[in-house]
Amino acid sequence: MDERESFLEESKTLKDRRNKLDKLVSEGREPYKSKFVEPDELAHSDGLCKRYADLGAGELSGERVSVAGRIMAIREHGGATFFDLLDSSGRIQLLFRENILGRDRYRDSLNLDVGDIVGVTGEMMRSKRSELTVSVESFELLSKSLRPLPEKWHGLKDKEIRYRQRYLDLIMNEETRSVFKARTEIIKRIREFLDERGFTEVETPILQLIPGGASARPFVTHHNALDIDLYLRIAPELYLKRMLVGGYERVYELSRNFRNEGISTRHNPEFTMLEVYWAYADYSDMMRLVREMITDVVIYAKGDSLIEVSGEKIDLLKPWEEITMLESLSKYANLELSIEMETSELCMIAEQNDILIPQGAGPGWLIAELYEKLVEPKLVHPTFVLDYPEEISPLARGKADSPGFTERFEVLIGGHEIANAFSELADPLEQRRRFEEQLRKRALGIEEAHALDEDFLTALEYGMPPAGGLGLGVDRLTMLACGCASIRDVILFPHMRPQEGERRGRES
RNA sequence: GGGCCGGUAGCUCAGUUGGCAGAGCAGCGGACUUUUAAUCCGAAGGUCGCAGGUUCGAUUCCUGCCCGGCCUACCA
Repeated sequence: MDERESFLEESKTLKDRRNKLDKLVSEGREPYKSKFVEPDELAHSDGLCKRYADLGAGELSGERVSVAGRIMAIREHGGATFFDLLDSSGRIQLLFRENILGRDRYRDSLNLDVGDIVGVTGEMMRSKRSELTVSVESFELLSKSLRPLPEKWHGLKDKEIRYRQRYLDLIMNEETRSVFKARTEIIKRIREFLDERGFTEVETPILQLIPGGASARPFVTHHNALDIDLYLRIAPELYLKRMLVGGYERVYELSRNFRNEGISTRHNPEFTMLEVYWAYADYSDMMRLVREMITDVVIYAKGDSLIEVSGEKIDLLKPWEEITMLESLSKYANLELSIEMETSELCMIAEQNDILIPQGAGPGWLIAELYEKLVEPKLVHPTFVLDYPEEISPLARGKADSPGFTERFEVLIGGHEIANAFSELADPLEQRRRFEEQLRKRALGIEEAHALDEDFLTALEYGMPPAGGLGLGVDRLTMLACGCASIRDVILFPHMRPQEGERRGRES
């Protein structure tokens, strides 16, 4: 049996395509060509639109171009046929005519299908109905498509297919293409923004012996040669701080992080986080930096400073609010709390608000939990929430004038955490005490508590300069900029439960 | 993990108070040399998510399972 036969099933549409393919092969025509013209000689639809903007309806340009792409529509009119061609820059119309191509080649062109990838050469013209068109003089089938594309008018709507077969989503939905274009622009602009300010991009380990820098459960893997378990990083933080010890003053990493936790509209097991460390700066410097960066990046990617979150319009150029966590609880939840309150009293308030209290929860944890539940969703306009409890901030510098709190803030936009930053804790003895506190939580069964990283403490003992650090969720920033409700809309290949058959394919 | 909603032709969707499964588009055959959701004529196309149960008969009712979406909980 021909090996090409084994993978396509019985559907009639698929059989028709297979028959066309077989016919091409039997006639000695290669349905998968190696090359059309020199790639640099290919014109693109957006460039042609600009170049021939002045061409009038019905006019010929007298100039020859070559374009290549996927056939998206075919409109046949006897001796003339229109095709819509999609390339990476957009769409352009092709016109195939029998009197230009000759009878045989014109007949060949009618065997092309929607979905096929073709290269054509011809004269640029504008049709009577004012559509910029390539009047095809020669063409080649470059890749035969064996599967029908989704419907041309309604497109591809099924979210499951859009996520599982993103290539189809990209072919069919201009909106999807523009979201991922924006994502690329955002990441590019983040680099430019930081590079312009003297920051250096580095790459630190993804495989870590001790997964540190955040509170989360890690993925575990195994190194065979060393015969040790390693963890996929949950954050690059502790390595970037080692860079500060090593003498880097401004450093950042665009870090793919992995967290072995739930999947939701705001959580993907792997996600992209920017982390920035700035020596001799503190959290107030980081506030300025992150506000400027978010505003700059969104304007660059989107063209303006206006974003929309669940129907609410937000102008990033308007002043951002600043409020401490305790003040916010007073203002938005009418709760007057303090870190000196008895744990039992705070527990009672938490329980009244349907918060499940784990063993070992102290006042700081309870206050932060109440804040997250009662205040966060209300912070739609960009807001800096300042002064997080030390209990939930084991890597942040304590706040001198308010014991129990740290010099830490988060940026809330549209009710979601976009960034998290603090003045870094540089004191190795205090850091050890904080780690030991985390170990006590671990002993109580809280898996997400930080692990003690002895090598990191050693680095701190050599001396780390005072510094501000920042983490920013790149996926969430993209969601904000593009108005996407789900993180899956901004990740090219979001994680999905495998379908029946996917595993089998992998094992065979 | 819990709740709600969904899975019917390649795609977008109807439908069956339990009795031969429907449309549009795509595809196939035909007509048509400036259309752009082209138009016109013709013939096709289905494991109704999967597995059980009830029934003379299940795509429809019941149970379980799989997959997805939204909300919710944990987390960023």
